[in-house]
Amino acid sequence: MDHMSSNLEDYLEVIFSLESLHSEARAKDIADAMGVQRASVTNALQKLSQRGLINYQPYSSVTLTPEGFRTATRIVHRHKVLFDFLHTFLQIRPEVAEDTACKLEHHIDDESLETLTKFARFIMTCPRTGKDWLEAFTRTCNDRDTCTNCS
Amino acid sequence: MDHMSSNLEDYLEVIFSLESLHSEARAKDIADAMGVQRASVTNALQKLSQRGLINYQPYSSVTLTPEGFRTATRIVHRHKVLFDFLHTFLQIRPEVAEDTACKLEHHIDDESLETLTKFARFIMTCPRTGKDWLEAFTRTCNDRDTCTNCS
DNA sequence: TGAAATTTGTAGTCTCATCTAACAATTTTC
DNA sequence: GAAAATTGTTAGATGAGACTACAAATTTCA
Repeated sequence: MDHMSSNLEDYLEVIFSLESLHSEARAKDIADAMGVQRASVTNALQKLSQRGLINYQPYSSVTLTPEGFRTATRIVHRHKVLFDFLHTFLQIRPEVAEDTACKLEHHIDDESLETLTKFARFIMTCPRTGKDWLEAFTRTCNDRDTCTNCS
Repeated sequence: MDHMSSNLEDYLEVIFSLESLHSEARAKDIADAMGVQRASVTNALQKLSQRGLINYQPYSSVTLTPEGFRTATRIVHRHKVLFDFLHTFLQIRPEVAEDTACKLEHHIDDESLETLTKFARFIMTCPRTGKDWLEAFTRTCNDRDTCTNCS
């Protein structure tokens, strides 16, 4: 009963985001953001409420509990790390990176996520990798598949 | 009706693997490999058969159709790229990397996967990144969080 | 050969997440 | 402040995917 489905994680993330933007999350907006019917939202809100992650009174807007806030923050963090890696490092178009981060965030383990962060920091920080390594990588991607940066 | 669920992808992958090992996949072995009941396997086999991905006669063992083989190969490739990145680059323990690759493989987009391959090749090939960058990265991960490799 | 053991398939049920349709409550508008 | 529009809820259906329990087919081997 303690495991969060990918689906509920998505709902929580959307609520977090709406609450940040408008300081409240209305069911209609959640439905729009998720691209589902309002009835599905009601269903999800009941489940999140049962788990003590949101404050939910029918006919009033939703807010996160402290516990819900912690959980949401964790998910958003995973999303951000993945998005940054895909977009900034791999230079995937932002819409695609956004979309993929949104899916991967539910499945990557903590150890890999943590290491991904360290990896990014290492590559960006250590002079040994060359300070314009990113540019070099881009050239490699675009021009040909073999490295010609060091000629 | 043309979209493959993560679940069916997993079944196909297991069949591919069993067929490679024993030149046939029996329902029992699929169930064991997937950690599910046989009834679930029967169900999945019927669906895969409907899609023309496997040759399936009740009470005889399963083989991949050419189409099924192509699909399975694609999934296995995704798995391998992700596993290699997690294990060889990020140095995640093999069991964890295996497990995570198995989940991510269903959700990463083609562009990101392709770029991940190029990225790995680039980093490993280009001297500019330093030929023992991996060792340096390991040190950074283990010792401290800031780069001290270039002192 | 034929009974026991093993393997496979079927039926029925459960949970999750979605949908539509009908209804109820709340806001907006005039 | 009542009619209209918006928003939220309930009820019932569907489709995956899993389970248990039972039935059928196939193998094994005495």
